[in-house]
Amino acid sequence: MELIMEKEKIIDRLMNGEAVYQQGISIDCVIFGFHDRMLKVLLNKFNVSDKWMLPVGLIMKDEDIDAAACRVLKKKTGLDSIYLYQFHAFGSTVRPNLKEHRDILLKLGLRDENHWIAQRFVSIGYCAFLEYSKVRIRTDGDEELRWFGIDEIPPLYSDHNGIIEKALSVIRTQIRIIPIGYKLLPEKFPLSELRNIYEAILGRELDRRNFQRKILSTEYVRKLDEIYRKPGQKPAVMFSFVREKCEEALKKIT
Amino acid sequence: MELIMEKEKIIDRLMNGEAVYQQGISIDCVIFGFHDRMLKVLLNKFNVSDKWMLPVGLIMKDEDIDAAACRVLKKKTGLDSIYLYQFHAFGSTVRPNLKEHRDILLKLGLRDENHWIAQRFVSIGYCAFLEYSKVRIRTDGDEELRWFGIDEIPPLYSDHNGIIEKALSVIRTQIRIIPIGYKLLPEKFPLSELRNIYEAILGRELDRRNFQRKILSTEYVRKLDEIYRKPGQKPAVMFSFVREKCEEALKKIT
DNA sequence: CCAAAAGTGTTGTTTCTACACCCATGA
DNA sequence: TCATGGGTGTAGAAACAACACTTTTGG
Repeated sequence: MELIMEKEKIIDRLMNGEAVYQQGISIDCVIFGFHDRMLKVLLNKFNVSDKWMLPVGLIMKDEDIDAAACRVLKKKTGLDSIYLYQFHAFGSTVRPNLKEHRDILLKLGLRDENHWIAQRFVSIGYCAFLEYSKVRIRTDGDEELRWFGIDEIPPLYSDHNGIIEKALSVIRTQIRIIPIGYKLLPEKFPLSELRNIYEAILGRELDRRNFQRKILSTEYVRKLDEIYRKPGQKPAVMFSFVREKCEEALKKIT
Repeated sequence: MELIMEKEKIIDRLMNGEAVYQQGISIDCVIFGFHDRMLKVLLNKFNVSDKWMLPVGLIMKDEDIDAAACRVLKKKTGLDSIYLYQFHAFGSTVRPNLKEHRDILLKLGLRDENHWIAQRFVSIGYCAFLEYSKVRIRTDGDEELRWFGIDEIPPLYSDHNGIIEKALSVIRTQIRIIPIGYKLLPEKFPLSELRNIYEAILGRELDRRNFQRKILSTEYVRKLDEIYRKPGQKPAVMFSFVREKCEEALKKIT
């Protein structure tokens, strides 16, 4: 929950965090990207842990939780996203996997089991959609960030696997309402890419023609004049999202 | 957020709560009932406040948040409900309306602005559906509980009006997926009652015949042999929910 | 010439919506 | 007898699913 900070600052913040951060609550971000025909999730690993985890963050005492989620996102990816969506709060008492958690703290030299950071946390799950190519992966010494295909996610810290599952399940139920894919793709894209995203989220193939008809019947996507070329394939026309319509739709669900 | 307890215990719990309760988080319950053709919400008022509010509760340090929501529900209504659904977390920093909040604490004699209970809270919104007639309204001296029609809700404490709006909006998007009305109606009911619930939630009238066709095409409701009689009307057949199907559906969304 | 993926249209099925007439009851 | 609401069925519109053949390209 709390291993968000660069290690040089970790100890310091842990010691002073009680005054700065809302206690007992964290933000867990499920950050989606799309690359190479695969829907991917950005995961985080600290050297002090042997497990990957979702990028997480704390909430400052005077900070809105949505703003905190934005801040975490920005910190991890360098990007802002208006497509940041709170999907569930997790608060099982077994969830923080306290032993696992405390082991990490021990490695950091924190032996106080009553330390605020060693207590149970409630976490609030956000999902975000980002353009893969714009994310600059940062790999300084003590922390690693890496994209994982949603079918290739290893066992994660605490209940983070379940949190990703829940995010996907919420997105699946919303896929008919909101412009999924907006913010996940570059400005211009061939429709097959968008279809691939839908297929990845729904976990099944979609009919090319029916998909196109349906997407164009919404006002979220429009056809461009440009042509997309890929070796060994017939050139395809490009499409782009209609920003105003998409953002309007996103506002409604926030 | 915190005025959940009977007054005789309030001060005591406020003083000792730091050890018992998860700090900075509360549960807000939007409890729906149906009576007299109206969808209603159960609201709470403490004598120390002049505003109505949602029933709220705190989370104990070793308690799951879902369990905490159950506990609040049970305490306020005497009922358990499996139809208790977490719909959103609220964490704007302006939301607790700190001044309003502190005024109440002042009336209780708490002048310490740094007291844990006087800080910003994040609250987790749950909605519950209960059978109106089974709820025993409790009105001991210091607290009042009353049903309000969803069109007759007064300005509430903090952002509680917005929380109710959000609950309704989430339910509206789910109304096609889950068996709304289950747990809101008695064992046996004429279909018009269920239709009234849908109409109240959606805010528009529904065609009687189309509604019946659609409901019966799900497996959530079945026709009974019994007859419902109401003065001045043609007798109607009764229906009942198919418990297994409903609970199965509810599990999926939890 | 082959593999890969794009372009294009139709048809049957299902689902949704709108709508009208008669009936049983208690006042 | 009247007002209230229940019982019942159909027809047109819209949305959805299934489906095949041809084209362009690079290797």
